[in-house]
Amino acid sequence: MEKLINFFKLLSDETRLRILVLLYHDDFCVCQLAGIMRISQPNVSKHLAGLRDMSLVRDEKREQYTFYSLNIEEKMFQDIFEKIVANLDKYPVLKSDIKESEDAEKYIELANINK
Amino acid sequence: MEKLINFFKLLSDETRLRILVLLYHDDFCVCQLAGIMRISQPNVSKHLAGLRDMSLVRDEKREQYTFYSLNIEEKMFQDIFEKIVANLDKYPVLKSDIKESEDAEKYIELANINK
DNA sequence: TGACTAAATACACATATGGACATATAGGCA
DNA sequence: TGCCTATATGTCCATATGTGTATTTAGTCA
Repeated sequence: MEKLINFFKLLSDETRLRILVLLYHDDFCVCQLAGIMRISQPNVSKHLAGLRDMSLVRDEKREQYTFYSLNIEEKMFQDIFEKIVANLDKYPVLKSDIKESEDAEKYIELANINK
Repeated sequence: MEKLINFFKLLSDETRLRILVLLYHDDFCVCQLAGIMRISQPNVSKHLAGLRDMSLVRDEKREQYTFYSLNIEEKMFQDIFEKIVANLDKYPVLKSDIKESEDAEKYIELANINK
């Protein structure tokens, strides 16, 4: 029961919802998420920690970046999340995040420098 | 977006989740819910107000009691709630509430007196 | 009218939450 | 070794949240 409650707690914050929807479309590292959403790196980091604790995302180190990907373990949570992404059109914020994420490379500092 | 967030906020409290699941099985008045769940009447009342504000329940006066019933207007919210009740077996608290509610008559004060 | 009951509201308080800012940690590279 | 960079963590603060107790409101009935 506590797990279910915590799951909904995680969904009931706009920042976390935005992160989850972004990760549904692609993997991103912390600095990319911060850049896309225009919020501070510690803020992203903290929310990711919460999501990781509940096994909704997983992290993987690639080169010097920690990439996060969606990895919802519980079947029921998957099903519920599906319902959300099936209705993306209703939520302009989420849609514009996705749009912004198409050019996510630019939020990787090194990529920037190399240009 | 705010509505979606608020919906999850409502679901992310054990008391409200219990109320919703009870109302999924039957209509109850405030004092019945308080009796079944063994929590205070004002507490129930406040949570019901929140659920009513988000159009998840509706109230109807019958005799001297205000009966609440589940009435989820938004399709997407219905779908998500369905996923929860489809998994009731996982949550003993919810199941025992339902069990307790089978004898809900006794929590109506007048019914008590008449016996 | 006055008494009683169901439900809503008000107030107080302890706790949780999100975010800003500063700092720590850890890995790569000179 | 020491510097950089990416990420995590800690502290602080303002605000939100849940609950208990007391009180108010509204309807019913004598």
